[in-house]
Amino acid sequence: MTQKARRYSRKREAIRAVLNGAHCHPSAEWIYTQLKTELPDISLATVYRNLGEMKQNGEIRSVAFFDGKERFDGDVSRHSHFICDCCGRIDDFDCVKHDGELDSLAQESFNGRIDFHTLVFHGVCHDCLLKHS
Amino acid sequence: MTQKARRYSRKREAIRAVLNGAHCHPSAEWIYTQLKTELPDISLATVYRNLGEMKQNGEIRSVAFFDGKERFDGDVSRHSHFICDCCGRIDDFDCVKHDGELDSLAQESFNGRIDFHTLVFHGVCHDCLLKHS
DNA sequence: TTCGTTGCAAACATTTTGCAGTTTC
DNA sequence: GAAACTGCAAAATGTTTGCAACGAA
Repeated sequence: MTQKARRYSRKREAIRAVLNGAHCHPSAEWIYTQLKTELPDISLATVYRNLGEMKQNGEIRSVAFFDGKERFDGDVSRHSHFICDCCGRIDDFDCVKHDGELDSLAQESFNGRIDFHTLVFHGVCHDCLLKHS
Repeated sequence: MTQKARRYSRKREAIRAVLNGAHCHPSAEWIYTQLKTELPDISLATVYRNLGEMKQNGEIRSVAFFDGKERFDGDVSRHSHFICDCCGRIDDFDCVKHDGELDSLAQESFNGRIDFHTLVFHGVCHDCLLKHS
């Protein structure tokens, strides 16, 4: 059960950079497409492998699934999201002050371990409301 | 864009019954397996089709994805969940009193439309903690 | 009789994996 | 040199769809 040593990898850092630079909470394929220009030899498998690993390590987080595609967030700090069930856009969405205490509050009455939580608001974004009215 | 009339369907009601009776927040395949004994001629496609439709109608809700499988909840009333990232069990988990006001609170400062939210706590359940310690 | 519903099998799409070659340390 | 990392292509898996038969109103 010893975890393997971690080595530097240019590809991994590029993936991380794209994810952190994006504010759209992208899918694996979106990241892959972005990287393809600067790193033409990158493979989609590498993106998947690294995202999976980083997620496991808690360095990134899975925000939601839309259209069967997993969407990621490089920002692991405490914040909520809004997802438009119409077009699939995902935005940071902070409206809750007490969000921060939730985990410790939940932990009090629970005999398992709470690691984190996700709070996702669903609805229809302004743009889609205009388009479909 | 007229929506189609809904007819009674024994299969649909059976799916609904299994989902409502289950407290494990099952996947499509789990429901299918349960039904297979009482309705040997049911097809997995039917389960998927009906779940998709019911979800669209807001009669049921998608709680989370685990192992690539979507997990459903027949209880649409306001409540949170805990998911064990180790074994995938999903439980109802209510610890938050102000949960109810969240949507209207979120709506105030937002020019889109908020329909509902999902609050999911992630961690490791008691059983898994014992097994892996 | 109309048209929603279904089973079946085929089609799809995303994600994972085996392997041989490459890179990091 | 050992072991992590990668590209490629193939495989695996969950989900969707076309179609002809079936069932409800």
